[in-house]
Amino acid sequence: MSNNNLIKGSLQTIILKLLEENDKMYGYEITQKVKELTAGEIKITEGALYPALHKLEAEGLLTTEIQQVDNRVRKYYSLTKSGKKEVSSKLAELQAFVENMQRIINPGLNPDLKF
Amino acid sequence: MSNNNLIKGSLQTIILKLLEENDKMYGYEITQKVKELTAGEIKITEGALYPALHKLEAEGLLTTEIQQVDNRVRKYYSLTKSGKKEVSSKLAELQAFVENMQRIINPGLNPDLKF
DNA sequence: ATTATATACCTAAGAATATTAGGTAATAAA
DNA sequence: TTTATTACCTAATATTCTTAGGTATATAAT
Repeated sequence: MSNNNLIKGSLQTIILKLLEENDKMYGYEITQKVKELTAGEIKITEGALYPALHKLEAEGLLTTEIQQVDNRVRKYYSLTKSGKKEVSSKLAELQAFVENMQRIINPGLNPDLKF
Repeated sequence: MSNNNLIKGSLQTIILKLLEENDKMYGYEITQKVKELTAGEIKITEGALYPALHKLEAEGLLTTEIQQVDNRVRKYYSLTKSGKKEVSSKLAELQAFVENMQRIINPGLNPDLKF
């Protein structure tokens, strides 16, 4: 990623969630989508993204399919069945994390907060 | 930390914020406070905590003072002047992180969300 | 014509941060 | 007397990231 050094561990969540919504994406597309959605605040570096994609594929959460566009190769990723299950799990973890940080930082406030 | 694998990078923020509220804490106390505030969901491991405290001290954000309680030694940490400044900076980073994750996960929703 | 920017994939070295698994030592409870 | 709690610590390993490269095509700018 970049700049924001809090984001360790959330890259997988981002990838899985985007693929849930978009069905089929290639690496470069993911970096652009995240930049767009966060107004340039989060820039996923390729040195983080590609190893993460390869790991998720190796774990059986993603499958790939190569497409030829003009003379360029695109590697499209999509969720497997277990990948789809993992999305909700990761989102629940993220929500729990945020709620716990709220409890630590604003003790006695914000009883609920949803993604 | 423990269990929740999203929390990479937030330990410093937790430490600094707790010291802002409590003025003076020792390591073990911090682990217990976090466990209490999060109903046992976040357990800070000592292997993460002590190196983090030492690093913050080396960076000049914390100072220490040893106290003898019974026959035991307690090492109290408190914020330095630059440590106090760093608290708001870390909290702003955390808020930005959460807002950006909201934008990615709930595009078009939740325009604001405060800590 | 050439250089820079964008698209599109990738890896390797190093830093940062965490987990796991120890060690030391006192006190208090079973 | 053994276990649990308090209280500090470190070292090996794992994970995840940044930084800094490399390859290659297409397109826009000088």
